[in-house]
Amino acid sequence: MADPSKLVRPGGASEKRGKPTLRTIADITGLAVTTVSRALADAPQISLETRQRVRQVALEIGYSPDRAAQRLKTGRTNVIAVLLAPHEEILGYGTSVMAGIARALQGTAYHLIVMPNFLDAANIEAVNYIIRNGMADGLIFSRTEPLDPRVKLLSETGFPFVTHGRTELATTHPFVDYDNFTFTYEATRRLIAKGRRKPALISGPSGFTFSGHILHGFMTAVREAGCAYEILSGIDLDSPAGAIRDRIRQRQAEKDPPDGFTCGGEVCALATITGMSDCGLTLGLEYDIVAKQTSPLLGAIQPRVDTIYEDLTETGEHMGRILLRRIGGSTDIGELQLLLDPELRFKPQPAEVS
Amino acid sequence: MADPSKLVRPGGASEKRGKPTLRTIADITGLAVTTVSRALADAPQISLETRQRVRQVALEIGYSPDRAAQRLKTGRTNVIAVLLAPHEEILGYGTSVMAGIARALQGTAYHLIVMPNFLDAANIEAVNYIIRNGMADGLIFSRTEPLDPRVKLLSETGFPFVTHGRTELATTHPFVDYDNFTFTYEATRRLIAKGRRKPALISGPSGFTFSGHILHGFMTAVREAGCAYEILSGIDLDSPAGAIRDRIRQRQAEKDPPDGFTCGGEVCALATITGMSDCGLTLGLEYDIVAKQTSPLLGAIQPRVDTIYEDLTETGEHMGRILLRRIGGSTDIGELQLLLDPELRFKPQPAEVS
DNA sequence: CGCACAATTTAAAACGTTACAAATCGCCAC
DNA sequence: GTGGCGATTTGTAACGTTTTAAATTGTGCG
Repeated sequence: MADPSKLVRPGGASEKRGKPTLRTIADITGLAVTTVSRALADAPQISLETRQRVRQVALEIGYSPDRAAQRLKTGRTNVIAVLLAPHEEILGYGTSVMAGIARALQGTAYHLIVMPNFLDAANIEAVNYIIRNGMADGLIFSRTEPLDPRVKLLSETGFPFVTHGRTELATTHPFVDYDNFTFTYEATRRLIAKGRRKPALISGPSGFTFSGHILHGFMTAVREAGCAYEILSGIDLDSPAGAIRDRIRQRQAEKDPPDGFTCGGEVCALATITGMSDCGLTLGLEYDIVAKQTSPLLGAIQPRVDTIYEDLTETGEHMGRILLRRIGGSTDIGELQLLLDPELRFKPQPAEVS
Repeated sequence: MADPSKLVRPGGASEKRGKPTLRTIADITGLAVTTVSRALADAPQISLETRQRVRQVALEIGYSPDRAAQRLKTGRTNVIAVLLAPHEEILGYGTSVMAGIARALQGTAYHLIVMPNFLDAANIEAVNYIIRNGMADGLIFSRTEPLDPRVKLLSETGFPFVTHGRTELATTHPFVDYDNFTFTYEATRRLIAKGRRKPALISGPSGFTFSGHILHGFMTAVREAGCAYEILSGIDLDSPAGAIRDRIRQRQAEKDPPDGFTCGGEVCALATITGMSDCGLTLGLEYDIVAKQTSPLLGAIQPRVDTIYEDLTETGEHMGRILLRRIGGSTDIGELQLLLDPELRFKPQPAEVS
């Protein structure tokens, strides 16, 4: 039994103010703060009965641990940081992925903080800052380069992270990636299967790993088929819609233009359609497009665009889960890497026009 | 001068490990921890010389204060929370706004945490949780209702917040809003000026304040002109693109269909064009659209859509700044509320087809 | 009866910071 | 010289938690 005289301590049960702390529970149950702490942690050395009683009281008074105090003591921040690149402002990439990450973090003690990248340069500075200042327990970012310096830095430091995208570094690291090789390979094969004789690729922005995959898939398909092909110069998937539209129009005015387009994004597909339309050409008649679909957007337009799906929210959820595993100490690379298959499906369509 | 014997303290200058703390600086300068703390806070009671020296040393060793310790001591979290609604996953609304908020927070001690709203119901639960657990110093959310319970709760509590959108509550509160009345008013007037005889409105989702403004602006314009009009039933701006497209098509098959559309969003405009196109009707010939533009998306399509601009990143930046002011103690409602004028401009166009 | 041992509980220290009150110093007036 | 004042600096305590080590019980056994 606790010495009754100890029940009256400064700042003890007498003060009703403020949110409940371990001490509040200690005062109520007559236990020591330490005991309460360990009881809530389900430490086996605390008797089952005590654990249950403490848990009960905690629930009743609506206790929740002070994050700052926990963080100060343990050094763990319970924070996951996401690096947001400028390109992600468009078309909901960022929000979809974040919603997925947040879903994975749901029910855990982790919060999601967003670090937008204002620097035009690689966001290696931001990464460095996060590591040095211990601002998070884990990091998520996208658009990896084959020899990504962020990945290098994080790997050397041993800081837990997951990338959206692969690298070509010797050291393996956790990632989630979409199989962009298969995407462009299948997309281009579909164009050829539709009878198109000269598929064109709007390539990925240079420097990123996925751009290589996109190119490789395209080249594999056209070489297998032995058909003519073209990689559209002067534009890429990051180009503004207007620029893509102009380039498409311009190319059609020259000789031997392509009659099929592999588009890695929705805005790109839309711009292509518009550019072709400027030239009086109709999708499905004079040319075809196979595009990647990451939002319901293309469902809105006519004529129907043939698409291959990528679920960005699911991607985010996988990244979140993998990061939690990594933070939890897992080094089993098998459960820390994930290559997602393109979902080969036609977009959901509204009722057909009869 | 410090007593030399005190220079050797447990955990003092002897340990080179870990990130620098106030104590590290204290050991180097020979000052007390307290002095260093206040020097960095630029307290006037500390001599200018000391302040400069401390600042210099802090810079050299790369000191940055421990957020957890500051938070524990002061009770301030240095965190701004953003409530992310499910609808914001599409078309970059969320990311644009967040990028703006982050820009406003740039250079301050504040971090941005994202709280996605998984509950289908109003996110009053999330708000309550944030207040009760002191998880942030301020809150930002969108899609206010006229009698928004979140606003009520936050106002009663005195918790700093800014909304994207107004309410009709008696108590004033900080907000940033886009003038949707003027948007639909001007948009609809433009339709009429183009010679359209029966403008139609795709209304906002019911229950939100901005939906009322949209309706009001539309009604004012058509009443002033004394023309026929229609509010399309069965769909709203949150409807999936396919549903809007179907509804448009269906409506055109009935008698006395509208020949102008006021569209509060880009996907909505796209779906409308597609639905009309299904019926063999061409934008600019048989009908017109005036749409709200929040991304470069509509720049990609043909024919040109007449748009009125809303800058969501700017909105976010204003919200961030206002929230900082509010947290700073400002109660001057004049600098805490902002109604943004619609920018009446045609979208930037690529080179014309000659 | 006393001692060892396991099972539980406890006190004290520490994480890095800031707030409060108190101490030190130089210097001038009396 | 002593007292006092302004200008600086300092020690101590505290925020709420976890960790380490130690104390307190109860129990069985020689």
